[in-house]
Amino acid sequence: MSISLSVFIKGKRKQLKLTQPDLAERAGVGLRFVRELEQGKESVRMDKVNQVLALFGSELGVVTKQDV
Amino acid sequence: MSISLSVFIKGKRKQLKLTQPDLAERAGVGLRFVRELEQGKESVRMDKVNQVLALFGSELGVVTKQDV
DNA sequence: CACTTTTATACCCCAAAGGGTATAAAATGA
DNA sequence: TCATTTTATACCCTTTGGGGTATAAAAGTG
Repeated sequence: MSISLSVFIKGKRKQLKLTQPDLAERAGVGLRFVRELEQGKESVRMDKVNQVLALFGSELGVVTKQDV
Repeated sequence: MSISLSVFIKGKRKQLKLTQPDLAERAGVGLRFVRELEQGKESVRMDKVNQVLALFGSELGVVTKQDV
C-alpha cells in the first residue's frame, strides 16, 4: 500500500543519513521545497516530488484497489 | 503496479462516461487543469491531482518495491 | 457527408510555488 | 551543560500553475 509521502521521504532520507540540504542538492531541488515536502504540504508540484523520489528509486504513482 | 497518471485518469473518466468539463466540475478543478493533466503535464499540483483522483476512489501515493 | 459534441490550443490574469537566504528554534552529542 | 549540527520559520523575488474564456481542431453521430 501507499504511505504518507512526507513520512516516506523523511524516512528514506534518514536511512541514507542525508541532511535536508544534502537531499535538496542531490535531487536538484530547493532546500525550501524539501522542507515543505517533509512537512506534508499538499500543494507541491508533482515533477519536483518525483525528482526527489527518483533518488530513492521510487516514483509517484496511482495506487488502485487492484494493486493491493 | 502504477500506470501513467494521464492514461489512468482519461480511462477512468471515459469509464464513467464523463466529459472533461463534467470531470472538472465534479472534482472542483478547472477545465484547463483536467486537460493538461490528461495530456501528461508533469508540473501539476499534487493536491489538484488528488482532487480528481478522489472522484475515482483512488489516491496518489508512493509505490515502493515491497508494494508489488 | 453535414451536424453536434468533445477535445485541444491560445490568450490574459492572479495567486502561489519554490528558489535563495537570514534568523530562530530544536535536536544531537561531547 | 554548552557547542554544533540540523531543522523550522520568515522574508523577498521571479516564474508559472491554473482559472476563465474564446477559438480551432477532432471525434462522434445521424
